[in-house]
Amino acid sequence: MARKIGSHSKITGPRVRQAALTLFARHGYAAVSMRQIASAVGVQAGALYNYTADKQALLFDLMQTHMEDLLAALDRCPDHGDPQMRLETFARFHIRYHLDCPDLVFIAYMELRNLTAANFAVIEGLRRRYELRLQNILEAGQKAGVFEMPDIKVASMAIIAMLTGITTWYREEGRLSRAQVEEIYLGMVRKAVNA
Amino acid sequence: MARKIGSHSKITGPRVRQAALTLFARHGYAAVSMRQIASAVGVQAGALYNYTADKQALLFDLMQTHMEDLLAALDRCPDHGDPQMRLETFARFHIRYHLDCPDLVFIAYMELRNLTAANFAVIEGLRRRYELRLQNILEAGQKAGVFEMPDIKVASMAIIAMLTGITTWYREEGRLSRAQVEEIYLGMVRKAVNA
DNA sequence: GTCTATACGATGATAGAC
DNA sequence: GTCTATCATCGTATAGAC
Repeated sequence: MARKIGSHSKITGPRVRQAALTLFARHGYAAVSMRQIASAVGVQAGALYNYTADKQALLFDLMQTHMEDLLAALDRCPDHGDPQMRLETFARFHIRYHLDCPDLVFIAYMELRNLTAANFAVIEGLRRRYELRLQNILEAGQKAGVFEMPDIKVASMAIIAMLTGITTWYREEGRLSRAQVEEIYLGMVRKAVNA
Repeated sequence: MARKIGSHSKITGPRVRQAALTLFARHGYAAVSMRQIASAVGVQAGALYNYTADKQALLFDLMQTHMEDLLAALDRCPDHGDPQMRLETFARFHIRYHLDCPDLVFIAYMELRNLTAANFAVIEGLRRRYELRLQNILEAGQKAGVFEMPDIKVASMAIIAMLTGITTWYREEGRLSRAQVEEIYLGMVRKAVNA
């Protein structure tokens, strides 16, 4: 079990982020100590500072990377032009992406208040951009006469809250499969905008 | 400014809980110290332990009282028998109650992981009872043929998530009044179950 | 790059004076 | 019922050996 000498930064760096992710999601940012993270990685607390400026940067990196990945993945989805198809694509994407990385989603939502003001502004901006993607779809559908809703912004927030809520109760071993859940929620999304 | 001699427990007790509520909601349970709470109340940290066994009990009391008040208030709503009316009553109640005490709602949702296992079980039980109230309404409506949905439990979770989500964006000084928001969401709830 | 050692303040909680 | 004083522990972060 002799420890290799030399550079481990390519390996240890990601492991630090992974350990922080898991621990932050489980216990919350403020409740997790650098010593705990170090212990999960198998190094001493001091060694962590080779990979992050401080604890705050660790949290911010996780959240920023997550939000940017989310936006990039959404933009990689095919755009069929038809608002109804675009809404379906958005809903399916949102559900799948959120079920795929529940820890990141959880942190991105729960730990906003533990960000510094400057970091918070960055994450909030990314979140706005994501919400705007859905609002654009709803607007296009309303103009085309295929959606009908009293308020686009409210509808977008309601849809996102509804879909994201899946992560609070869905269990992989549960009664329903992902595909089933996806269909049920897609139906509710369609009905919400009278599609 | 002479401090009154004698019992202040009737006054200080609630002030301790109020300070804890505000601070926990703003910064999170783990990030708030007993000294901060004491400072907000205007006493020394040691004095807090006349009103709570420890920090955990402070959190648990807030959450338990909130959930029990929520259930009791819901049960005080009139029951018109008709499932459509019952659903409307539930939705309006949920929106109003949650907008009335956003701090308690926020804590009850965000601080679940900071509860001990035993305390968590109690709160989780109360939450289940609340969700069951909505499920009962949906079931009655489905049996009466006035609601139609693929899955009652999923529909209940989706509706609750959607409604609770209002607290994340609603601002008293914002573009929409409470009444407007209530009507918009009520419409979406009805459509979600084909009422 | 990781270790040990350490700085130094903050933490939850208690004891005893008043 | 509140204070002051205190305990033991833990917090983040750094310095220097290897």
